[in-house]
Amino acid sequence: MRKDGKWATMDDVAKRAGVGTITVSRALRTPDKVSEKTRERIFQAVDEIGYVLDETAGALSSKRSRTVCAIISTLEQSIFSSTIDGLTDGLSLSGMQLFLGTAQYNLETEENLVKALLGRRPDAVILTSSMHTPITRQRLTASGLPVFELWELPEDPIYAAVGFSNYKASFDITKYLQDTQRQNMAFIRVSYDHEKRGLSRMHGYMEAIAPNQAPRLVELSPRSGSYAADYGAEGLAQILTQWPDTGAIVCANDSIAMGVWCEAMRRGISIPGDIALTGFGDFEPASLSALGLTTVHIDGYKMGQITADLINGFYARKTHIDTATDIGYKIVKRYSA
Amino acid sequence: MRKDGKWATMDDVAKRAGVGTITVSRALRTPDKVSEKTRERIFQAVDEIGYVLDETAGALSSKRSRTVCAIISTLEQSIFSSTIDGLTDGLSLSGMQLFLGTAQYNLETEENLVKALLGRRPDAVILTSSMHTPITRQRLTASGLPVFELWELPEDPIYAAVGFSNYKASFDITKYLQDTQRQNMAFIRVSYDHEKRGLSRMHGYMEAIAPNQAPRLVELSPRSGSYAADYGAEGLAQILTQWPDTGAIVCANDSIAMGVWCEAMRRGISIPGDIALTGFGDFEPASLSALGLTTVHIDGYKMGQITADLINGFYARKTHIDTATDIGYKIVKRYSA
DNA sequence: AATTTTTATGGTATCGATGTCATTGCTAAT
DNA sequence: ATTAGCAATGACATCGATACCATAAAAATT
Repeated sequence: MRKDGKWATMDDVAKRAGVGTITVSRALRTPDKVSEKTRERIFQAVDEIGYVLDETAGALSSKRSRTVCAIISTLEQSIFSSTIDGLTDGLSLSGMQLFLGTAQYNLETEENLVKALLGRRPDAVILTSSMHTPITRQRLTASGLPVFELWELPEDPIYAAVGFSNYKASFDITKYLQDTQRQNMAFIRVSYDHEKRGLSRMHGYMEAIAPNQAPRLVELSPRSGSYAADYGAEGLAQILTQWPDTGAIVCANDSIAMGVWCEAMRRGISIPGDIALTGFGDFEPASLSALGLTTVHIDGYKMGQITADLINGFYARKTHIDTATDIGYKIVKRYSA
Repeated sequence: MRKDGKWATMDDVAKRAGVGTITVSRALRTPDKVSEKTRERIFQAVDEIGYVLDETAGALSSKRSRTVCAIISTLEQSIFSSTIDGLTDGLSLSGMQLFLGTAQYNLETEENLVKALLGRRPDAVILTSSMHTPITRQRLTASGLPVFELWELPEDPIYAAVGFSNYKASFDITKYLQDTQRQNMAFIRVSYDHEKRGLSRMHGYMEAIAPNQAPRLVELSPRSGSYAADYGAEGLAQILTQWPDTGAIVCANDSIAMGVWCEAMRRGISIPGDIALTGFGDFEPASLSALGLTTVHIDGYKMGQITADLINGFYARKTHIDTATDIGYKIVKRYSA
């Protein structure tokens, strides 16, 4: 800022350093295109004035906003937290910033949000869901922007996906349970309408259980005001009454598993003694010091970083981007199974 | 977008609707300043073309970016998730969007981030910490922007604060423990250098315990790679060896409490039978279905919403903003104490 | 009927940085 | 020695919307 209450401009810096405006721009954006002497003079002027480059103006003239929009379902359940952390860290490497919007697992909200955020003329768009309204898809496709769908690998990505196979991961952990000679496995999930991940995980479980055994599915409808753990507790209760001889429970996510775990404690059921338990996601409370939950570990931070790298690469080298990047997963064996 | 791969402009819409460019701007920004007939004609043209207003250009000419920058310590521990959710929801009411940056509890990162985000010419800045380098403070003050510090009520806010007294909340919950006739209370926290909240909570505990009793403080240094629960487990271990007759443990946050809770389970210590336990924050796993942790509930979502309202009000009516907004807290009594 | 006020609209300059093209001076190649 | 090539710098138009001022028409006031 300068004295009169307005932001300083590049012209102010240029005058003080005795150079042209454009040279200041170069010194800040592409320092090696300016001789060392001028560069230092400019930097000094910048510091003295306390100049901060105006990216809103830069965006307009360069048609690059150095901005990425991320639309995530919700931050609440902390699933996407580390992904966002990875994204912001990765993007900051190239001076890009993240616009954040939350769609609350609502397709209409997402539709409006996409429109609003497209107005920011982002250089890329990130979505943590693969289900969208036709209009949303159309708008995103028409924008010509690189669009990244995260946390799964949809068959028909809008542009590209960075994720992993929820199906295979769930299949694998169910198979692992089977290898520990567990009988009669059940599965719990909360059936959000617009969320494919839980469904994929359920299919993985169904494919993995012995073909001669009928799947034991508990699909709970989301209720507002309920925490994830509530569903776990409720799920266990249902399983216990419907199928008392259940020997293992596969949960669609860690929060549900935690609910099961705690409810089991209260009922005096031993985990893994009486019932083996697995989760999905490896959130913090699943750690050894806490629950010791056997689960599927997803490196959310890395997923964010990789996406950021792809975006950086896209603009730096205009390289082709794979439609699908599989970041894999890891079965983490702890105490619960 | 129009055919040649470029974004449509307001002029395109104006031509199609047979009006001046400025009228299109008015129809979109201040619809009631345009007659209903023209407005509808314009909206139709907008839909036909698929026009999306360019906010980067709007920001430059109006000097209002309709953007808010939030710098949070980290998303990882999910403490701030609901606050961010509340913020984005509240801001979307007035078409504002949120820029997100994560400072990883590092003051230098914060300093750079503030500079980078100031380049976006936000209309407000939000910080989830009250400790900053002198340069950060100076930059923010010089910017003349409304700056909001969240989750505490610092004595010398840069501009305004929206939060609650960590001290009083911790004092209250310790007093509550005392009322349940618990003897020999200990306190656990992780001592991050740049985090005042934990310290305030510790002071609250110290003030609340019986004056004739020496405080039993466990202050753990943060180690990279450790989860919050690890500190809880470690804290309990330390307390058990140092002060075996401890009857209650006050934790600086829920994650630590969870670590204590689980470690106690493993050691066969009954909670609350042998030791009463309290947390701070009321994160999801503290709920009744899960841990049933007695803790301090903070309405993070509301905190975000209120901040958004303050920002909206600031620009709508240029009203004065209180330097401190206390959103309070609530002691939630559950099973653990 | 004459006037003031209000409503609806448009023309033009402007916001602040950057793309494009031009210029200068110097080094390297022939 | 001459030309080509490159490095360093600058002038000017431009990006797309909005602020500001102006104007015409309609409504309200006297």
